[in-house]
Amino acid sequence: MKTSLVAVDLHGQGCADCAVRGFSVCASLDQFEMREFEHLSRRVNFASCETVFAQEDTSSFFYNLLDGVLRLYKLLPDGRRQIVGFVLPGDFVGMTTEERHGFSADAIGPVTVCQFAKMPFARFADDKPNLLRRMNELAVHELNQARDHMVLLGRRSAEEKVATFLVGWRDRLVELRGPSNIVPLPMSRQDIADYLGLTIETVSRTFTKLEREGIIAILPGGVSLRDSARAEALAAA
Amino acid sequence: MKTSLVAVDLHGQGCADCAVRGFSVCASLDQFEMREFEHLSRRVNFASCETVFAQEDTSSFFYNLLDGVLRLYKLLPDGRRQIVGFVLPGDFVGMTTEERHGFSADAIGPVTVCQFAKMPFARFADDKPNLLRRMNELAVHELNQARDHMVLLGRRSAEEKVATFLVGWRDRLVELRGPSNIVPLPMSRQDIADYLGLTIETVSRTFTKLEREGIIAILPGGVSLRDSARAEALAAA
DNA sequence: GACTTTCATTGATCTGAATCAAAGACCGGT
DNA sequence: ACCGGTCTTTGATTCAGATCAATGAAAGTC
Repeated sequence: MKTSLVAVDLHGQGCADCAVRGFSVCASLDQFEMREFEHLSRRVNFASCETVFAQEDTSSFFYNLLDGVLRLYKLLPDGRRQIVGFVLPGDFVGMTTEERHGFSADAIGPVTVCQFAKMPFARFADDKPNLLRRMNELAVHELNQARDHMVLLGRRSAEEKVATFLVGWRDRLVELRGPSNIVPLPMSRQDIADYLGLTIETVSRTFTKLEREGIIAILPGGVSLRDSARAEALAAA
Repeated sequence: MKTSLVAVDLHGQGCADCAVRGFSVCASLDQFEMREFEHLSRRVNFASCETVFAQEDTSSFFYNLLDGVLRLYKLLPDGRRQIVGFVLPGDFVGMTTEERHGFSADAIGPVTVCQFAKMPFARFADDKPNLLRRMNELAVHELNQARDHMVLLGRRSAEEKVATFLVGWRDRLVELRGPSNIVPLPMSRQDIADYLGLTIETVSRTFTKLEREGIIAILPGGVSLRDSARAEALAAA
C-alpha cells in the first residue's frame, strides 16, 4: 500500500547480463537498439508489500519485472478486491495508452523492476516494428489469459478454481525455473481468494479437501502436486 | 453453431465508403496504404446464429465487424459456456499470433464482417508502425475491458452485474449511434447470463427486480433505463 | 387461426460458498 | 523462550444464487 521511500535506484547495469534479456520484450531488439534502450531504463527495487503503481496513478512508467512477484489488482469503492494477475520475472506491466493505470501493482516479497518512462519508450518504439510486434504478441497473450480467467471466475466451482490456479502457477514456474511438482506460493491465502473470486475460508477449506483427496500436500510456503494428473483433470474439465 | 453455406462473398466495395472506416483499425491508414489494404479484405455475410469461427479453428483470418453483433465465448468440455465479449461494428476480432483462436464467435442476428487472411495482413502490417501502434492500442483497450469484467465476475452481486452490463452496453451503443436511454438487447437472456456468470433465471429475476425498483422498464427486444443515475450507482459501487 | 417450438418469467426448494466465530500455527522482536 | 501480532484452519450457520418445475408469452409454420 505504501510507496517506496527506500527504493534503491541503480542505472541498468547493462541489459546484456540481464536475467530476463532472452524472453522479455527486449528479446526483439538487436544489439544496436539494445544499446539505446539501456539508457531508457533504470532498475528500481521495492520491498515486500510496497506499491509499484496504483490504480489512480498517471501511467507515466512501464515496468519489466526482473526479480520477485507482483500482484495486480483492482479495488471497488467499498474495498472489495479482485486480483487480475500475478506477475513473474520477464513479464511486462503497465503498458497502456490510457491516462491512468486502472489497476494497482504491489510487491509480494522484495522485487526488482526495470522501469521505463512512457514517453521516451513510445518514441523509441515508434519506428521499430519488431518491438511493436513483440508488444502486440504480449498483449494478445495476456488477453487470452484474461479470457481464460473469465471462464474460471464465471463458470467454475471452488475446487476447480483452486486446482486450475495451482496447475497454472506451477506451469509458469516450470517455464521459468524448470520442472518440479513443488509449487511455492509466495502470495497469501487472501491473495489467492481475491484472484479466484472466493473467500479466504473457502480457499483454505479447498486446500484441505485437495490434500485429503491426495491431490496435493500442503507445505510451508507452498504445496506439492502429489497427483498432478488429477489436478490437471480438475483444471481442464 | 453451424457454419455458413449461404454466406455471400463480395469483394470489399471500397473502404472509402465503409461504415466503419473512421474509427476501426483502418483509421490509422493513409490514402495509399488504404488502397493496398482494400485488396487484402473481403466482405462476408453471416446469418443469425452462424459461426464466424470456432474455438478449435486454426486462426487463419481476422475480422473487422461492419454490421450486426457477435458473441465471443468459450466452452468447457462439459458444455458450460462463458461469453467473453460482445462485438459491435468497428471492433476488430480474432487477432492472435497463436495457432488457434481459443474462443468461438457467432452471429447474433445477421452480420457483415470484413475478413482478412492472417498471413497477408501480417506482411502488410509488418512495416507500418502506425497500424501496429493502433493494433496495440486496441489490444490494450480490450485487455482493460477484460480486467474490468474479471472484477464483475469475481466480486459483484447479481444486481450489480446486470446493472453494470446494461449501463456498459448502453454506453457502447451511445458511442456508436448517439445518445438514448432505450437499450436494445439483441442477445438472449441466456447470453446475458453466460456473460455475467449467472443463470438465466437469476438474470430474469434481476431484470424484474430492477423494473420493480423503477430503474429500468422491460421492453420487447430491450430495456429502457428509466433511472440511469441509480443504474450507474449500482454499476460503479 | 390453431399448433409447435423456443424463450422468458415466476415459484418452490436446495446447496455451494459466504459469513460469523473461534482456535491454532507461525512469525518477528526482544 | 516468551509475547503480540498476523495469517490459516476449522466449525456452525446463513444466504444468494442455482436448480428443479411449471406457466406464460412470442414467433414461426402449416
